[in-house]
Amino acid sequence: MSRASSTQPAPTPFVRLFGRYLREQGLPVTQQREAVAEVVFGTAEHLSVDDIERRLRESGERIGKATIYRTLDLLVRSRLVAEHDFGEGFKRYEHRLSRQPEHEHLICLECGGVTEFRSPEVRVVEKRIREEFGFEPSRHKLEIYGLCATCREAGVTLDEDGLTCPIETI
Amino acid sequence: MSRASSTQPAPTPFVRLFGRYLREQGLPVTQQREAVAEVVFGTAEHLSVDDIERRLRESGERIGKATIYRTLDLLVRSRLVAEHDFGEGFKRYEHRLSRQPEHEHLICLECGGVTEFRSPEVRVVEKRIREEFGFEPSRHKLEIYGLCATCREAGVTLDEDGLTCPIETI
DNA sequence: CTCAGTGCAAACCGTTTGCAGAACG
DNA sequence: CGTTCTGCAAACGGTTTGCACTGAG
Repeated sequence: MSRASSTQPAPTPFVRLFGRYLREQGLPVTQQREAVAEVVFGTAEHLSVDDIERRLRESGERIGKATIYRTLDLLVRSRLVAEHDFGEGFKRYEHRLSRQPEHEHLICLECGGVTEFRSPEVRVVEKRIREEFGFEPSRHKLEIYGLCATCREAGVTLDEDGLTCPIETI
Repeated sequence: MSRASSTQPAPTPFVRLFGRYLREQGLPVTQQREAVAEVVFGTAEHLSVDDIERRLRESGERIGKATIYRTLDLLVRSRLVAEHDFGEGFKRYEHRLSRQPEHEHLICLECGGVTEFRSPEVRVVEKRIREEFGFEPSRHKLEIYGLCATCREAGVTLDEDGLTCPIETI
């Protein structure tokens, strides 16, 4: 199947960056890899593999799950895409070419929605960790779980279930 | 097998707290549940299910994995134990009755070692998140991945592999 | 006796892998 | 044309579940 008859005429800029990475590594730039990249770079959402498969199918592409996983592996390795595990039992993928290069995540325990926010404080913490523990930070993860404004306004509350008496109210 | 002939004569204080939780919930306090709790409360380490199974076997207890999983579920629900996923492909469990009630984790990418540290900054971040996004924080996760002092001194370095040119140069 | 817990093994499910055939360079 | 990729299906591995059996009250 030739490029000319494809539904995607030309790779978008971000996809072209991925193509460059592949060439740098001596790897073939295939139609499937571009299609997967196109989907991931085409949204600001945090997509699961099923999400990606669905969107590919919707745009007429029929690409196997194995290929999607293998392409995501390359995208993560290229550092153009970040892999997240929000404890849902599967991973989510987010491209890193947004306006917020480094950000943290708020995850709503009710609706599963993910919001991004910046936290310059982490820098300070990393600096302290380096000095205090001799630990050399490479990457980090700051996730805050709770109730988003929408769910809270809808009257949702989180029911606790632990020991009735506070263990250590610290 | 009666309690009297067991290697663990009487439940330790932490295990007794778990017993109290079970009673509160109207659930039986069984020998297996106490044995699993004993292992988890008996260390400051972050244990995997295999670790727990191994330690139980070493002390003569033969408890099925299913029971361990089911007991850990209860321990987590009681809020006496915290569940962690450091991206190793399995979960780890840590009891929350140490001297550091709330702490974050440093994870060494080389040796897998986990160090705990406190970060009061998170409180500040949560406060800001509440005000700015209307998001009600419930729990959080701050993990810093990198190289621990030991591995760094042993000459280990982390090799990067991304695009050769900095990404932000879009 | 009754009811929940336990242990085994099978099921689950997201992810990985092996391999024959198709594409890339 | 050789090498790598793709797609399918089977394998994998941590976790969960179904079910007959055991044990506590």
